[in-house]
Amino acid sequence: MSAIVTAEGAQRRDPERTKREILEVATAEFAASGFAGARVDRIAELTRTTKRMIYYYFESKEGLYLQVLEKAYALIRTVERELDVAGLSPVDGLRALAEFTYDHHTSHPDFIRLVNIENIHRAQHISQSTIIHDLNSTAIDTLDGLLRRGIAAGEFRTDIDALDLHAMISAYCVFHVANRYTFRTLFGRDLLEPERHSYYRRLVGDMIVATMTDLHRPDLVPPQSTREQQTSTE
Amino acid sequence: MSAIVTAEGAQRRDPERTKREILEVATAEFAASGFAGARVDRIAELTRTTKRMIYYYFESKEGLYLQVLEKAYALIRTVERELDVAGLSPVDGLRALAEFTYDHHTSHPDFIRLVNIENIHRAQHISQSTIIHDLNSTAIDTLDGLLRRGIAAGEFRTDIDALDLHAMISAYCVFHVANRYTFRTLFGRDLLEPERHSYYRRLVGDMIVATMTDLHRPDLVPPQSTREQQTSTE
DNA sequence: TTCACAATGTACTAACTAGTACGTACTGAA
DNA sequence: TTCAGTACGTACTAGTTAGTACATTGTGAA
Repeated sequence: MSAIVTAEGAQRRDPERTKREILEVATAEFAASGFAGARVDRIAELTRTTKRMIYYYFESKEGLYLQVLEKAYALIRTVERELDVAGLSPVDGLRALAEFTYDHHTSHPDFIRLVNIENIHRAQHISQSTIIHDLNSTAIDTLDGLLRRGIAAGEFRTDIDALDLHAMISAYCVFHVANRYTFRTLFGRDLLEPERHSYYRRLVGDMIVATMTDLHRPDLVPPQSTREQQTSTE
Repeated sequence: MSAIVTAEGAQRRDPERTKREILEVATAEFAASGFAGARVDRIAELTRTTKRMIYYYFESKEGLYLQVLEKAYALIRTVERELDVAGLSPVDGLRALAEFTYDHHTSHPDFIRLVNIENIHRAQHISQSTIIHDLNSTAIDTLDGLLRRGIAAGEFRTDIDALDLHAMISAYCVFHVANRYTFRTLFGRDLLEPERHSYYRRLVGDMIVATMTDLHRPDLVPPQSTREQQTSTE
């Protein structure tokens, strides 16, 4: 065992903590300023250690950014597993999943910002990542299960699949976090105002359930893509 | 009148064209790389003129970026006025507006990217702009009119206002453009694939109409915000 | 035709910023 | 107690980048 803490309580050496601290500070910095706007010196300043260590552990600014993204995605996937809809009806489960996603996204704005930043860069960094691709989404599997049950019960539309449904839910939740600032500036309404939180959360549930249970119109023709790539679990 | 074209067809002087060309190139550059990632030298290179003229007409990189934003928003507001729903029923008008917005957003990806970039910067630039705030949205007025007619006819829910409805529509449309890259990387589906366009367009219409005409559940309590700012037309 | 001024080009600079050379000290194993 | 290797700090650099000093030319009005 290493003697990390001295008599005065000051740390000597602790590589794990150093790495973790750099990642935490870097997450905030990249989320706040984007990749090009982020400053390696600023990250170093907010750490107990120096810039030298960033390059020692992460090779480059880009390497650091990639690990920030990977850690952020891994965290999200972990949280997704917390939701259990097995005991709920398809309609209630769908609502629970949508509202859970809303709570989750609104309480992790830095993650949403990082995803936005990565989209500005056309996902060039995460497409290089080996681990993010393997990190398959629990949310899709959960949605898929709910969808099958709801369709079997004759309660759901049959022409929307789990991926497009996921896009609908994400769209609503991401927008509230990501476009908060321009929306407020243009329209004078803060989409993340605490007083509105429960209202917006129920609204996304209403929206998704109303859409999926609306059986009165002719089905859409679900597109059959030739180029679509299958994910690794299928 | 100025003699702009010489015998060989080469331009001599044309301040308006110079300004316009800088703005066009700058729009693409900022949309592609963000504010910090954009390079003034690169913008100058793609222009017939030199970097000197950028500073001559726009003062600074920030000044240029602000005018890019202002011009982009002005263009959007112009396009919004093209839609006329006066002759349509509330339900049909609402669907038309949602699907129009989808077409519009998917055909102006640079604008969506600029808005995203501005949100990364917490809208700090457009909040300084004097003209963007005055540029009130036609979309909101159109939505408000449809909402009143639909509510009067007993066809619409009464607990969702024009601004929140606009947020729902925008969310869906913006997400497809803005999050295209990470979505494709993570799930293998391209949200802007041409074969899927008509499907996704009708889906946003279905979603909005289904949500607004779903009268079977108890109303939400519309939040009464004390801090909300009124826009200038009210 | 003249002239004041707007428009433009060239060449430069100060400051910043990612990244590194080099040296030291801590640590655990033998 | 020694020692090899990991962890760390200081001080530096090469290249980039926003911004400018200065000179020049085109242009429309008088």
